[in-house]
Amino acid sequence: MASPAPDAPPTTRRRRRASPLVRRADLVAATVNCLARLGAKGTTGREICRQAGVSHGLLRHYFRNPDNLLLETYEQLCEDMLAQLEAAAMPYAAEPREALHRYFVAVFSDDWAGPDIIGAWMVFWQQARSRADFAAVSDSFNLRQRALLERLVTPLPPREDALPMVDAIALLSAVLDGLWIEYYLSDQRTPRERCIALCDLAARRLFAL
Amino acid sequence: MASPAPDAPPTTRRRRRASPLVRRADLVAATVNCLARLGAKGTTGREICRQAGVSHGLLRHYFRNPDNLLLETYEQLCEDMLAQLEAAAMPYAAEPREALHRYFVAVFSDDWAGPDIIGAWMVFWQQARSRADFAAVSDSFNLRQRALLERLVTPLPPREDALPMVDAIALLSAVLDGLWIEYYLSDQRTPRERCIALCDLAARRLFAL
DNA sequence: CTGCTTATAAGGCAAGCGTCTAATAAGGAG
DNA sequence: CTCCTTATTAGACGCTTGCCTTATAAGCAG
Repeated sequence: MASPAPDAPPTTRRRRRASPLVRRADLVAATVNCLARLGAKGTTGREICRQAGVSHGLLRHYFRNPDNLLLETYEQLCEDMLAQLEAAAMPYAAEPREALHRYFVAVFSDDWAGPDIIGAWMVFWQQARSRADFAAVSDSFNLRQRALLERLVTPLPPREDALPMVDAIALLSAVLDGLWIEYYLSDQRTPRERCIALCDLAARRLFAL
Repeated sequence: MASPAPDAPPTTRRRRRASPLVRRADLVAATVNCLARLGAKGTTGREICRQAGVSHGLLRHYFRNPDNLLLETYEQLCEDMLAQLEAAAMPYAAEPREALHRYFVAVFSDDWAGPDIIGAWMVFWQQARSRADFAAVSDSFNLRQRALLERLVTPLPPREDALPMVDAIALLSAVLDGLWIEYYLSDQRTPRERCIALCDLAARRLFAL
């Protein structure tokens, strides 16, 4: 047969195959994007597929349902974030003050404090309240994050005016979350540099650095 | 005509009128309830009306659309929360430490830290990112909340080891938000009493109380 | 080159949503 | 008591969603 006319309606389009791993990653990425752009309400299975440039049938081929994709996205994001935070801070583990600073910088980097990520995160938080599987991911993330922080400040010599470790970690963790949201709500009101400076300040006060 | 058979399908049900103010309040309350129970995705106009026990047509009679109702709910909630926090803390304004404590207790009371409220709040936060009207409400709330905190600690005598006021307020505000979320995610992991104790601790450290 | 596996697309279906319109009655004004 | 305003209900419409089923072709094994 002659090749079809240039823009004759082809029976199908975009049929290039991709390895399952790549496609799954594509869908996860598209999910994050959708969560950020459209919020929980706008993040439908069909919209995710649209964003990923695949037909809506494909989601079902890789995930049981849209909710399942959401959960996997959450897990993936937690894993990536923890890995990256650790990679940023651990090289300076010998110098707690510097290590914490690197940690803060990483937290407020575009990678993890971009409106995309935090927007997605808030949807996950909501899910965590009513769904056990999401709550489990949240718990695990929280535990590991605190453990990492604790490892960073452990080398500190005990000082009499320092707070009990658990309390200090809990408060620092709260400051991080609080400023994270503040930054999300308006990077004008509290710019990145100020968030990091405030974290440094809090760390100095809490650990008597 | 004879009265209709006991359970003959009445042409209509539940036609008792209510004053517009009451009905609006009903719908706002139902909205909060829905946000908490079903998240952003499940909070549809029809579901809100179902929850409020009115027909789905009524929403349109009082609000231009469901989104508008959501915004009004946000405004209402902000107003109520600020008023209640002020009422809780201001009577003790002469004693900053006690005033702050009362403030913290109020923040973590069932009224404002119940899963209902925080769940709703997170939906509002998400909206604030992409919609100017929600962002304006968020901004105003934030400003007024900080002003209130500042009024509470102003009577403190200046101490050399205290942080600059702006920094201290920003950090305390972050701690509150962070712990609020922490409490939302699991009141098991961080129970109310501990949240309040941590706030007190943070206040002591930040303001050198 | 041939044929099998399976990634991909596309369409159908029931359910739910938001919007709009029309019909009804509640409750105060006269 | 009657009438008029309007709070309230109910139904219709078009659209989108999630799920499922069927058809197609991409790319590897032989």
